[in-house]
Amino acid sequence: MKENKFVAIYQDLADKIQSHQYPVGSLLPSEKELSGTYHVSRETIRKALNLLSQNGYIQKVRGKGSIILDVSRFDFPVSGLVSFKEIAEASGKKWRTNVHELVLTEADSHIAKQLRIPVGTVVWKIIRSREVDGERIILDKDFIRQDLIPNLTKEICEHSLYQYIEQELHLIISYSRKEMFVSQATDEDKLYLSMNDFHHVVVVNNHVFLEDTSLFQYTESRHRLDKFRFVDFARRQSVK
Amino acid sequence: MKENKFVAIYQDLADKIQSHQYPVGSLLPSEKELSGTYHVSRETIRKALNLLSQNGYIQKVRGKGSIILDVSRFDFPVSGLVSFKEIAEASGKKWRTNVHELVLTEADSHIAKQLRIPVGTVVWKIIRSREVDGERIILDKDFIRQDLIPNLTKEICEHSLYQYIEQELHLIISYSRKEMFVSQATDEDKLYLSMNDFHHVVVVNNHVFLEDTSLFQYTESRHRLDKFRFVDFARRQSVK
DNA sequence: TAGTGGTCTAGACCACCAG
DNA sequence: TGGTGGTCTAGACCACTAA
Repeated sequence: MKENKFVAIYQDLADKIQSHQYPVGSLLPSEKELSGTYHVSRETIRKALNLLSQNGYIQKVRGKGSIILDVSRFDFPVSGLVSFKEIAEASGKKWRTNVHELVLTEADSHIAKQLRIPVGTVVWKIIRSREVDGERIILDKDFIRQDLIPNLTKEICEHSLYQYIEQELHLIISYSRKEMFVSQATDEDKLYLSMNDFHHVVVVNNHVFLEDTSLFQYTESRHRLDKFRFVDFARRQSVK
Repeated sequence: MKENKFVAIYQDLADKIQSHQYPVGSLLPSEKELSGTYHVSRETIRKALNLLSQNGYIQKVRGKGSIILDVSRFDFPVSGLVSFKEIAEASGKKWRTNVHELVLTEADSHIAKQLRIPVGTVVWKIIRSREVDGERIILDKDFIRQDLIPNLTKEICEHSLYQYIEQELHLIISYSRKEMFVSQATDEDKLYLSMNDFHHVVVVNNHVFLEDTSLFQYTESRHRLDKFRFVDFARRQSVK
């Protein structure tokens, strides 16, 4: 019972929408009515509804009500800040991570710039390939600040880095910035990936920040062209 | 003075952060202090701060305060629901839209499914190429419900479709869902794009919804590999 | 006109962080 | 311990929608 009221209400309503207790296209009960049902103030209901709206469950229309959206259309929210493990398990496919390299190394000028640390600082360098249904389709090169994450093992990198950081170290991963583009495949790509006949890879560069805004991880993720897929759900900013 | 208080405060604070009146890494005044300065309640300040947080200006830390982030790092927010015109003008490059086709046509099964309308319904079909610095790098195939957008001209498609829809028709574009992947280049791509030696394109399929949740536009956007770039700023979901 | 969501208020209690 | 942000309340007024 430690959970926030508005989160609990959000989850309750989200479940009801997903199980079609509220049909697609119909209206949610009004905020006033919901505040009665859940015995909370209207502002608390509004927080729950904002979560539903942000996550694509409802569309709020002034003067009318909250329309139930077809959430089944938005199958896999690959977008956002989600670990490979979380995506892979949600997809239901067989997956596996191979750790090719896990070393402490001195940051060169490129890595130092990306992690915003002095050149020569000791950082973790991890090279992993991601296997889905028996094919190596992603090559991840991670650089992690050793002062923030002192100890790493092959097991942690194979299993789930984020789970270790959040559940063992109790650090809070807060936000990230991804940049995507297409690049020529390198010899390294051909070494670690099942490249077949492809000459390009999709590169996803990712900066990941902790709650105190420190930049702790920089990842260069190289995806085989034919297996790359990214989904983005966006609301139009009226502001600014 | 019609503007909401919290939006006005958001913009004021965002300006001050961008002009470094609040240095990167320092703390914003406390919510209590700000509510005094702006003569509003604390909840109103909190709405403004939430906007700042969502847009990457600050990071809120409980018990501590709101840390100013380095917003200049997030140069081009190409992510989200933004029209080509808005992106192109923000980049400062010379751009141009060529309208190759603008016709009313009956939806085939593919388009009918994408727009969730019956097969045979009359829809707008628009084929446009986007030129940046003299090269045709994007091919846009738009399908638009004619019952929602009755009149379209070549000029509107060349200039800005979204501006017409929002400012002339007073419809509110609300949210979209993008899906990205890489595909073989077609003959059509080679006809309309300056393809040079590339054999693949990045495809961005986009469903765009109005405020009343009607799906009014489906776009297949085909980007030349070497010119594709996408930036995504994401906060980690603690919820769910 | 009645009902809806959008904004705003003044106050309360809590968990967390730093000195 | 004092200050911070996170949650929650009960009420108010407004703009918008639909009948």
